[in-house]
Amino acid sequence: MNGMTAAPSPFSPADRPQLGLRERKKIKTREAIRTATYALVKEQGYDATTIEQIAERAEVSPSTVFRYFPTKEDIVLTDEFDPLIMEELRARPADEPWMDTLRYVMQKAVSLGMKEDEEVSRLRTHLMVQVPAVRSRMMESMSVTGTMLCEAIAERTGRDQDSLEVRVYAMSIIGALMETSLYWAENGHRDDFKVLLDRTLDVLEHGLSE
Amino acid sequence: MNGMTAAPSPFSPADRPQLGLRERKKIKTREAIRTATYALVKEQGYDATTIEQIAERAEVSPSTVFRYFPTKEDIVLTDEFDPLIMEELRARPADEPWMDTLRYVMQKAVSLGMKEDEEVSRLRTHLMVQVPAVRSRMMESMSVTGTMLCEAIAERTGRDQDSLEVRVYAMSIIGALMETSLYWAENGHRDDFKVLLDRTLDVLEHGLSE
DNA sequence: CCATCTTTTGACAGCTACTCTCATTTCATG
DNA sequence: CATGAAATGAGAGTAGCTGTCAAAAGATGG
Repeated sequence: MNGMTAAPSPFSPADRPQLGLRERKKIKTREAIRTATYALVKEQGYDATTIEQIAERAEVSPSTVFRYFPTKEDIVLTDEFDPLIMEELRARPADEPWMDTLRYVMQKAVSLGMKEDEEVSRLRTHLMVQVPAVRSRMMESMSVTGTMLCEAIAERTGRDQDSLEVRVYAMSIIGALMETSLYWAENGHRDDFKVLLDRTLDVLEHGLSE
Repeated sequence: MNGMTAAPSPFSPADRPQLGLRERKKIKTREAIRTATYALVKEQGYDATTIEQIAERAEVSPSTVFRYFPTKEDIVLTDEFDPLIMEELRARPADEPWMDTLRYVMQKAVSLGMKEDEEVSRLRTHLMVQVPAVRSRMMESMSVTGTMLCEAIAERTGRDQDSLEVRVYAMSIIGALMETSLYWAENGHRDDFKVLLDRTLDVLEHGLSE
């Protein structure tokens, strides 16, 4: 009816024939819901898009939409980079200066996120700026990333991952990255995100004292 | 019926007889709604407390509740410290080291917030930990504080307040403060918040380098 | 003190995100 | 193909939130 199910993706179900039909269908449904949502949001805006519409276009029932995503914001936002980032962090040599590690891993995470679908990245950050609910949800998920960062930092520095110091340090990084995304989106995605990221890490490293 | 309207507050309407009856009633209603909410939340928890219950106890209609607070979370969270903080920031001598200024102002803001009502501070931070919606809303309001911080930093350093560097720096501070509150609440408010604040500012100043 | 104008309020209807339950369908397995 | 498990859809229900409109309460001028 709408060709949505043929939407290409780096992880299309066809790539994993080892999975049962059930699993493959689930992945397909998930993708259909997300694709439908992106399309509708681009057409009408986030608030004007209802779950019912999404369900209709994705050719599932509204119940199913909620079975796949806990909230409407999650449909737009959910990604699964955290484990990947964690893996990269661990893969870096232990004697590498921490800031270099951070720089490297963040750059890599960004290029990964962009590759998946540049346009989606833009839509996401755009929504972050425009829709308070989405921004909030984004911050939520960032704080999850934060606890993960704590873990990595603790491993590297031998500190307690639950110590105030580690947690504060991690969250200041998260806050900084968050703001960088907002800045990028607010300025119409004109800048090269990687350059912004570099500047951000400079501030984190040396403070504002240029 | 419940003595709510007699709730003491540093800014009770009786203190400002210069205001018309209309204005005084508005302030009273606002306080009644908030007090009713705090009480109900303490009794039943946040989620179990409905707007209808709040309205009933505050002796207003549900419509009125929404006229005073845009969302349920706002009833619990809204405070008006930002302008005060801003004022304090400006009042510090321009040649004082920035970190000293920050330290002083934050300490002052905290003691101000505590004085108003220590128990409310605890309930608030407790809800921040327990209720995702409240935490999100809190982060939202923190980002407002963030743009205010940008202004102050820009004034002090002569930089552009919309520059990436200033915004990133401000948000890293906000993130850090946020996490400090969470830490405090998660650990059952056992620590002295001022001490935590000092440790946080140390991390911001010197990084994690012990 | 009364009449008039304005602000505030309450009642009500309506929308939508989200939850829960249960019967039906769809896939997996021996 | 039969049996069991998982996924789905339908429907009812809750609650946050919006908007409208008429009634009530405070402000104002004569």
